[in-house]
Amino acid sequence: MKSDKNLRLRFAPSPTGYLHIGGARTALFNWLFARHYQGTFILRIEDTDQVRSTEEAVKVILEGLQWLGLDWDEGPGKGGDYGPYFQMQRLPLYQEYARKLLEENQAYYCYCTPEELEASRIKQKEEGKNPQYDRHCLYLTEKERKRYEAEGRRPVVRLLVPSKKIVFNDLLRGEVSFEGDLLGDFVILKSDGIPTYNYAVVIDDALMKISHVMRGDDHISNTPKQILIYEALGLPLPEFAHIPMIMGSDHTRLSKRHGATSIMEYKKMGYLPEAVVNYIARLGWSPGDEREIFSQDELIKEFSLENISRHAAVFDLEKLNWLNNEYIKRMPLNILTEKLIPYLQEANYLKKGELSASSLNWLRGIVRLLQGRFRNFAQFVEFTDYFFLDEITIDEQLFNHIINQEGVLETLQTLQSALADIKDWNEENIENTIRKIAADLNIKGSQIIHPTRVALSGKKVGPGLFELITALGREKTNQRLLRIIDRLKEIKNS
RNA sequence: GGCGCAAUCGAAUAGUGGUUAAUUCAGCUGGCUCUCAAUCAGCAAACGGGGGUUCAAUUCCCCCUUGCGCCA
Repeated sequence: MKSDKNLRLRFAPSPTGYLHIGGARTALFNWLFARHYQGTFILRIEDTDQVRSTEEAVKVILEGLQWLGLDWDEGPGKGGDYGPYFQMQRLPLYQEYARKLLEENQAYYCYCTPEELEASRIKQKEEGKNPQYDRHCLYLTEKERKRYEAEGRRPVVRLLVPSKKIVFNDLLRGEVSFEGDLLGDFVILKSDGIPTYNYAVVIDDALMKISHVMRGDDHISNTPKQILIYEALGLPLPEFAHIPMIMGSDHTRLSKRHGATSIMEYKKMGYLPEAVVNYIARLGWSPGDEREIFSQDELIKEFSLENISRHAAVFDLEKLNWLNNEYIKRMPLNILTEKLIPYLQEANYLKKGELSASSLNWLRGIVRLLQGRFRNFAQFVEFTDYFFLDEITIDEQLFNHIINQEGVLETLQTLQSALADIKDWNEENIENTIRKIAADLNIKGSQIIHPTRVALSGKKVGPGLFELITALGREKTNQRLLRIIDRLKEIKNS
């Protein structure tokens, strides 16, 4: 693995909501690239949207990154030599560089009101032109400026955009070019002294010595503006790499309509962070061969820009499910059990606090029966409720279809008394007992197994019945059988 | 509307100037089995369209289309 310790990558989210799948993937790619070359991974919070930014969102984003295992070398909670790492704490910096641009006449104050701007825009449209700022304020006299100030107008700062072609090299796409003429003199500093996105990002990336700007390809169109700012400031350009976005199944931008989009929702549903990382890494990137499963170390080792695809990818929950199941299957039983406990506690199936050795042992037995049969922890909780609940409910349809059938009452009665006679409650004895009943009654094993499974678990699918009964225990088995037998008797007599 | 980016099975990706265009997920069929899952064996499934360049294009170039994005 090559090493370049001067490489500095960053992830710069806006704390206006949770960490979503797309952001997480951008963070992951930056992180992988930094780690691959033993560079530095920086986290910067772009909180200049004062209306939408919240403390809570910052917290949630940090949590999301931590959960995924994406640690940062500089940033919130870490410090670093290039801070502060919150944009709102960097306001003087943006203002200082804006002053410099103003002095050099590379930028100018603009006093136009939104109404005036809109009027100009409409006029240009009518003339069949592409509307852009008309430079009304570029050549303001001192007198005019004073008059605007006296009116109480607070100016914005606009960059004086040169008329030229802007070309940059994208590491993934090659040469990309834009006409500077089309940009217009865009605003870099708003009237309240807050920088615009394109301006702040350049100041920060430059001052933080970011070597590679890797971000979603929705930023390609912002890049020429940023390049103009770098050039006006005389700052060196970073490398750019625009990675493809992640779309929903209908090829539109990922949103709530597509299901869970927040990383933390995946935690809540009981996906393993290593599976999520593996999945999103593989979304838009491939190792060049046919491997699908990668540990974080392998990802770091294998990751390279050349193998990132250029077209948008569609998020596919089914494949994540498969991967998560693969990770679950490979996980040692005791670790899997440990991880499941909080989910069972959350559902009130287990008491909070330490488990006794015997109940931990019992729980492990249950996990062993289900390992590989569920795709996320929420599903485990759902699939195993009958082990934890005192009373189960059986769906009406299931009851009628599987239990309320000819001969089942007699079968279950026989089973109930035979099981009650078992001395050693173990799988072998239980299986022998049930097989014998089937033989005695001259029915197929399935004819006794299916109704019994529903009677005991309320479900028609699950682990093998003999194992299920063993784990469920003598008492609950007996109670549930008696209850069903009563119910069937009532139906018979009515 | 202007500008930009993209285009291989339903999804994610391999791949090549001449190939039976591959793998994984999902789907389907069958084996195993008390169900489900797992697993095994099989099946189906793609180079968006049109022009070039070339002996030969899915691959290189151009246009169109479509999708997505940024700005308005």
